[in-house]
Amino acid sequence: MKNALKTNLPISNTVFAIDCVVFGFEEGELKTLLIERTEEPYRGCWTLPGYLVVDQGESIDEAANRVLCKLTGLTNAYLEQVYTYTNIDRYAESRVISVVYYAMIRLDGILDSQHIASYTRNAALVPVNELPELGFDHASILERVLKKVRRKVLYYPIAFELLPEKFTLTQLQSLYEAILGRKVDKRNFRKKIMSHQILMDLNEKQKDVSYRAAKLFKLDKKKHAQVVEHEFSFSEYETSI
Amino acid sequence: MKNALKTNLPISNTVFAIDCVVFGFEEGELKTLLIERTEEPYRGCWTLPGYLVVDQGESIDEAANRVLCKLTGLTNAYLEQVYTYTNIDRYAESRVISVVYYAMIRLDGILDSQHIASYTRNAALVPVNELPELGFDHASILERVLKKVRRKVLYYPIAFELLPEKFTLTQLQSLYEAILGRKVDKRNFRKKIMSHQILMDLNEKQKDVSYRAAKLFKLDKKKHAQVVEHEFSFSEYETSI
DNA sequence: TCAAAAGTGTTTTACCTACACCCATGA
DNA sequence: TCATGGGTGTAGGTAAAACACTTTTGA
Repeated sequence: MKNALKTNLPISNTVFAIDCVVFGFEEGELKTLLIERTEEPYRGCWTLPGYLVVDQGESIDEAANRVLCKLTGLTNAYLEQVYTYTNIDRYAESRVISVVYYAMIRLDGILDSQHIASYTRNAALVPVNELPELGFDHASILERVLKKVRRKVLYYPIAFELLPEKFTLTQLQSLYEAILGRKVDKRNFRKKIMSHQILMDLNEKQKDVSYRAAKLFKLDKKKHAQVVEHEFSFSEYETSI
Repeated sequence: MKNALKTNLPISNTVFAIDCVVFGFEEGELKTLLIERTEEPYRGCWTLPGYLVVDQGESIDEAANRVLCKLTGLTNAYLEQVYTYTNIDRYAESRVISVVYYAMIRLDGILDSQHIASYTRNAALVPVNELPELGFDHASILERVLKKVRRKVLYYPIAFELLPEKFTLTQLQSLYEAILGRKVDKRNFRKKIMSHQILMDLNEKQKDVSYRAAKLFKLDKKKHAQVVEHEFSFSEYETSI
């Protein structure tokens, strides 16, 4: 019973933490970074990576970036705050207030599962469809974050943050399918994506594939910025009601 | 310069606060509760209501409810957490971390502007289109909350939280117009709303109006619960991409 | 020549949009 | 009888959905 150890300390003794849901896309699957605990409580369980925030004068956003860097070595990944959990009794010694972020990281030739796993102790990138049982209330945290991301990819181009700089339309579609958890029609998907005009045709093709090579695209940064600025509909109507 | 007084205390000396954006709908306008400051800094400026969280063992959600009750006397209003601000130097003595909530309150015959204004010192319900200059970073907080609410009313039935239990379709439309900041077509609006089948026809009419009385509706709680459960599209396509 | 994935159009359907008049009521 | 808001339907356009075959390439 995880509430058994709760102590009602004054809130000024409360400890801050960052919990970070780190998403990556690999082998056609949406994966998230989990840490295997080596201490009680929940020893042997997997949890989201979380760190206490103790630095002087560090804002929570800075702390989240520091945590992400510690986990992955990345300093420029997409990072967004989602929610602040206050009912978590993570440690017996004091109440912990967790600010939850999610990060989107690019897994490519340079950074991949094995790299991540070796970078942080007891870490693994686990497909979100094959999650083990999670410690603390991390299952519900992850559920909330997934819900948010699944909605957001429909109107905001955050999915691209998971792809390498150059990608094919099939890879992009496969990513959307992994995030949304359902198949989408290839022709309709391509029409829709191309209609937004945020992709730049690189006039390059895949190499080292044993089938017809696909064209490579990259995000058109300028167009992308306009989309972000106006937050116009990426795939849903905005004009209703 | 509001950063001038910043002190880099260890984060364990950080103070928690709740900032609460309280929305109400009155006279065809979306209004929000503001407090006029009587102390430096920002003396004479208006700000969002905010309170320190100091109670032992109180979660932030409970604290937000307590704050709302203190402000309005309401205990069951719709309340949702939006964002946690960490860069606010509200007080000189220590860093303040603000968890921002928004609340939707029902202004009707019982509770109205004057009631609210008399309930809390120096408080006023101000139309969001006629905001005074706000102290601290409250203008940007309010902007974020408004953006969130404007998006959310399109797919989630939160707007109803601002109406009295019985309402007319014109009142509902007027509310949507106030929130979205634009006019909508009466016939299209009615078709759309009725198609969701979350309204219950009360077979009652307005009284005390000097024109043709409109039918009264209320939210169908059962249908509403289904909408909330499945979060199906209230007005936008969900099926794209 | 085969396997594997790339790439491409059309038709149907559903929804959104624009638009204007008559009705009921109380003053 | 008039002023005020209540209430209603249709047609046209646009976007989504459904659907299958040909092309390219390397093995």
